[in-house]
Amino acid sequence: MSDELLRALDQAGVRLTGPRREIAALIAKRNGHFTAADLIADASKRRLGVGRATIFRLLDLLAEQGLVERVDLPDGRHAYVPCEPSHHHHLVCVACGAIAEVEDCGIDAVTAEASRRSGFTIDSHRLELFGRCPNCRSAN
Amino acid sequence: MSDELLRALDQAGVRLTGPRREIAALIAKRNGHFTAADLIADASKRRLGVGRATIFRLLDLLAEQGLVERVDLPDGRHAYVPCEPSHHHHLVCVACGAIAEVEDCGIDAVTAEASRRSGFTIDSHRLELFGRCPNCRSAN
DNA sequence: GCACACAATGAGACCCAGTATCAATCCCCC
DNA sequence: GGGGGATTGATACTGGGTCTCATTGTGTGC
Repeated sequence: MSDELLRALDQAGVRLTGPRREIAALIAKRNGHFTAADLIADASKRRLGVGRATIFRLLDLLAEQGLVERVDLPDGRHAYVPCEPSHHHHLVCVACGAIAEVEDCGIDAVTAEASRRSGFTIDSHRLELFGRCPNCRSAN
Repeated sequence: MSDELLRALDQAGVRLTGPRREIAALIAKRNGHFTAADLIADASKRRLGVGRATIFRLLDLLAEQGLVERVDLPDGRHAYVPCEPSHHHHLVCVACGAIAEVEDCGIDAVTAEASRRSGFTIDSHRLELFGRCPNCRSAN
């Protein structure tokens, strides 16, 4: 579960402290996206005694390593999703919060076209897709 | 300059009050993106006496009318860009902040492909492209 | 196995963007 | 010109996130 996260952190030369293990476990226990506030609530509910700052710090670390990514929900809030370090994009289920990853599926052509039309060079992009996952679709 | 914004607001049945005219002028005077904080600073620098709340309220109104759009910069900050009401995406110059709009250029194919692979239905998406505008590219 | 240098921690103060409240004011329609 | 409802600004508040700093814990070299 959380082993994967921990292993990746270890390999990146990050110290594996108690609080970090606990937070990693909380993250692993969630599926789909979560907010920093979710983790903070989880932690306090279980009286883990980890501070807010520690949670934000770990999230930063994980984001740096590409193990977690920040997505901006349609309502403007921020959430994090655990994910593979390779480049990809996220599908977010607006009903239940489930996340799917999609590898590049033709976006390069889009950026190339946009670049051609505008004269900009494009360094990076952000693509987020919002909809309903198969479960929520059939449940409705 | 700001006439366009004001005209559009007027047509939407929004009252054209003094503060709104002034804020519209501030927006028109900027080119490229700006943050709410920028406008607030502008307003206070010129001692316009418009309150923070009024600025946020007008931005909401403009966003509702599609005259302005919120983009999330790569560093996580929020900015607004004045734009046409039709659906489109933004190219943001990370050097000078200039903005270009690109109409749909193949993104539908991407969302369709992502939908096919994941089983999600896709309601909406967000695409932002970051790079350098022609000016900044040659200036470097 | 131990000690040590230094990274990491948690508590709390702090900051900033954005929102809510509410009495006073201003627009627009008649 | 008058009236009613929308708008305004001051201010308090909220919530996410950062900073500080004394204390604690970790991995490394021995």
